[in-house]
Amino acid sequence: MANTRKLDYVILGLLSHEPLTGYEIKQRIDGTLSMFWGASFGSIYPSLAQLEKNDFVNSSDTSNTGRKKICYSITEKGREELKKWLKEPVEKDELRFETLLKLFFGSENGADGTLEHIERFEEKITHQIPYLEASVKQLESILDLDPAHRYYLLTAKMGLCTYQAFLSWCTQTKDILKSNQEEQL
Amino acid sequence: MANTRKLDYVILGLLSHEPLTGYEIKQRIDGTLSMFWGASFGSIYPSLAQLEKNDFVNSSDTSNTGRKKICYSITEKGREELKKWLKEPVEKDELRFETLLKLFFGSENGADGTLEHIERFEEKITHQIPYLEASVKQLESILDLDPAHRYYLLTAKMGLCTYQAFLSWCTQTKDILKSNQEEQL
DNA sequence: CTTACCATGTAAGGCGTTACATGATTCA
DNA sequence: TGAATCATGTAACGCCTTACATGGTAAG
Repeated sequence: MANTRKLDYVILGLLSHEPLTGYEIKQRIDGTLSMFWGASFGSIYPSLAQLEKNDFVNSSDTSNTGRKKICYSITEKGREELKKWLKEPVEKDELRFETLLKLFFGSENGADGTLEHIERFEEKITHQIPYLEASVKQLESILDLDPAHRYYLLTAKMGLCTYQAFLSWCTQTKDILKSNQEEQL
Repeated sequence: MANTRKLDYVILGLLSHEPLTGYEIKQRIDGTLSMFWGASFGSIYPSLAQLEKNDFVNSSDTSNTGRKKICYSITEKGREELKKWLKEPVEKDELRFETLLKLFFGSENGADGTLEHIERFEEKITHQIPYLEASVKQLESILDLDPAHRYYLLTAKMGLCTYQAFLSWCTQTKDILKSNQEEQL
């Protein structure tokens, strides 16, 4: 099949847990997966159509009273495809941080401007941490309800661990940049 | 200008420090920036052509004896464009970790398969750390040679800090997965 | 003499976003 | 009644990678 499009597997993965509509898939991606994956409606619906054509998912129209609603479920064939992919080695882990780009070229922007970027970054991270902590706690409390919860928990912990490292780096970096500023005075 | 293509700024940033050929730009990206940015020749050369058309860079043919070689320098206009962009707020910091995807859907793959992914991830990180450490040390030793070095150092430290956090998460996660395996026996 | 590296460039095609188009329902 | 949310889908367009095409140079 040589499928290089990861979104197909993201959707298959989400459907392996429960049937969902395209709209709900978007919500899951924006909620739980947002830390390490993203997708827009403009790619989700076409992917879903492709997946159905390949019999990896099937759809049932659950529209009620005029409101269009299509719920997708994973098929046996789809589950096999997902498992096959999960066994394959990871191809790419990518980190694209514009903040780091602006930091790297910081000498063209000065300590002040760079400091601002760090502070905005810190703010974003600080804002996310409570959600991750809540997620970890919640998952720990329902660990045995579903085997999947253990894996969700490991992922959430990775997020927390990473964000905490970012935060301590921010603190360090801010101090260094501030002392650089003072030298300049 | 509404330039959404970040690669243009990456190139401008690199050229703000020293004149480079397209080939050397690729080397810089693959070397120093690889942790948080990537680009292929197929995007670098067209970007360079565009940049020159906009008078953000100019080229000088430094071919010697038949070997084609074009060296690009940033113009004043290009430097202004770079500075303008550096002052703008960051639009997106993106992390796309297939490893986390495969971990998240781990219940479809089992503890064994998931453990393998973590181990491969750990290996990659472990392999990178000495390079980052060397980079940090080297930059610390030549800190005053160029104002840019201070910013390069901050970036390298971010890499180190992040990778160390990943590593400690790997250790934790492996233990949890292994104890999950034993429960299953 | 052949492999690896230096060096530039183009073409095809995939992936994905934004914007648009449409319409129902819920809540204040 | 108007805003927010639910819900699906398409079209235009941009970005990027891979593969291809071409040829020089250095080292073993």
